[in-house]
Amino acid sequence: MTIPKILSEQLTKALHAVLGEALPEGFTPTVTPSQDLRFGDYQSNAAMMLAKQAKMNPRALATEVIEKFGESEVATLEIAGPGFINFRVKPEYFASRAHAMLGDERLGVSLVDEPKSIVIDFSAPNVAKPMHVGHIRSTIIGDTLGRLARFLGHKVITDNHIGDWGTQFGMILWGWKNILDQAELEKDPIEALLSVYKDVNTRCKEDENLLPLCKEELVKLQSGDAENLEIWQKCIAVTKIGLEKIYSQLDITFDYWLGESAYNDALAPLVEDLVGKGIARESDGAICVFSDGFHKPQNDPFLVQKDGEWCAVPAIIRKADGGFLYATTDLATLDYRIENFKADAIWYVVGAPQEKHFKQIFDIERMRGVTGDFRHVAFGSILGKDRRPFKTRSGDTVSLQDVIDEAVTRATAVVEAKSPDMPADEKAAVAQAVGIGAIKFAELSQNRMSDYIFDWEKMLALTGDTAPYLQNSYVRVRSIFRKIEGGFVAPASLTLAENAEINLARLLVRFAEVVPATLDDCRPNLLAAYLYELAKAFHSFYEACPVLKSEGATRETRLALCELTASVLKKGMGLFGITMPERM
RNA sequence: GGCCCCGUAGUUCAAUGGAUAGAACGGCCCUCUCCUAAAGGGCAGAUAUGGGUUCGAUUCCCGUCGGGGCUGCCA
Repeated sequence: MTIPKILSEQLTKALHAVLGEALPEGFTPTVTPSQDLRFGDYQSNAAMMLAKQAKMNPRALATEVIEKFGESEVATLEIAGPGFINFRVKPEYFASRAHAMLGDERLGVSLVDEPKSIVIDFSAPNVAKPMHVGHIRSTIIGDTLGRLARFLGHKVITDNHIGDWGTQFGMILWGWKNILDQAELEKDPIEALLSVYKDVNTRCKEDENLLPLCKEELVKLQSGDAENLEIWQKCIAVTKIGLEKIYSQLDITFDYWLGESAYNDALAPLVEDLVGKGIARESDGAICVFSDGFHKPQNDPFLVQKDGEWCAVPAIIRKADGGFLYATTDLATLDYRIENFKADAIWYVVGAPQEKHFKQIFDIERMRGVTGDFRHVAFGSILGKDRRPFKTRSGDTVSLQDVIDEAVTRATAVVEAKSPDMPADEKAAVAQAVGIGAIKFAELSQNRMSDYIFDWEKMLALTGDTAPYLQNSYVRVRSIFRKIEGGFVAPASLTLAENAEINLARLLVRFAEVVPATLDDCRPNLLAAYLYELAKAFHSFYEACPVLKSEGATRETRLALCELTASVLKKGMGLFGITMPERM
């Protein structure tokens, strides 16, 4: 049990002793880490919340509560300000909690009480288009959520729902047959496909006769034309090879790659079913789902106000020409995941602009009586310095591969400068860990809902609040352990004396609180901020408290703190998919 | 027009309704005969605006100004 939980339970008893029946049923006082150490380690505002209805002065109530709370092995209590109850955790208690983490692979983090089957839908690039910088967020956040959920004991299914059946294939098929350079295709398939796609795209804008020809190719594909199917499969194959290369550099894997095409046969029956149940109906030739009036108009994803009137904005599930859409595929995918993966939860790591789409999808599931923990884990946009969607000077999007290459190149230069004597293969591995780590950590330390401005210098920075800063604390620990004989041996107990030691122990113990909180809100930046704080505390400790030169119990304690810091940093960064090198 | 998100230091970002709003980069000072200076210590610097709710508001509510997104047959 985490420290805030223990304190909250003890506090509840004290509150009950003071207030008796006046304590509201089910009231659980919140105990949160104090922002400022002058106010202790944890604090509660329960007295201030309860004072009014108990008709008591908050400070008087807090005083009585503290009296009833009595002696605790965990912390000493004091009243402060308008009625805060501050908890100052006893160093011996931090020491015993930290000591308990020493042999514990989970480092104090409990498994969840009720494990769920969670499908995480993320990354999802389109076929025949290389991933660009915009895919960073979904890919990295989604991967992290999967790792977090698994660590906490959930069954996780990661699914890359690639765009392998979209209308872009009309253009690609026409381009393949008419303008594709075969030599180019063999040299760099993805580049070749992309340039074909871009070429046809511009031609379509110039020549209005072209688009119908592309659509014809698409219809042929969708009705099972052998030649087009073969081209389509080749496109998917080469795209996958290119994608796998990036995923492997990022150390990201998927349990499934069920693209849009996998649900092709389910679409027509799904639409029929929805029509049969009266949820969908024909409108202007299309099949649509309209509002069923369940929500207030302001909250209804199927309504929008125009000129003072609430107008219908249906989800179209079949076009007038008989074609199916995004919403149709998503509904079919959801069905499949519930049926085949027994999913209790489906989390979509997709940009914020699609919020309405998911509200509609989830609402249609409600109409069908399908329930589950369906979440749109939304994130903000990546913008350029002009606050417009991020593009290069020539107007192209920046490819993810270029960002990765640049990151590794920069890291290589620093490794070369800092550790010229390191073997070449280790240099390469360190540069990879540092460069990729920098990208991931830059992404994950951001609040996911905020738009952010893409900046090479910031994303690839190697000093400050960055992955290499954390990697460096780990490296410093490892260097210490290389210098002692026989490696680390856990002592019988820890004795915390210096402020730097106590502070480090305080943070180490908090790992158990931070990891579950990070998954609860799907907010990796909480864990990132914690890990940075921990690394910072370690660097301060490292400067203030010599380890190898100390002796006896002091040395044992300091070595244990080093060991725990390394373990927590490695585990925590591992949850981000970031590698910790032994040297750098 | 309506709905959603956003506006915090020179810049880029933090902050479950809590106390003196945290960092990083940049700027200015220190610290390597000491376990990796990819580090540590210090200085200067910010909640767009007007109301409201509250013991307490960057956070919640209403208005104004400014930016972005969405708003029936793309994904």
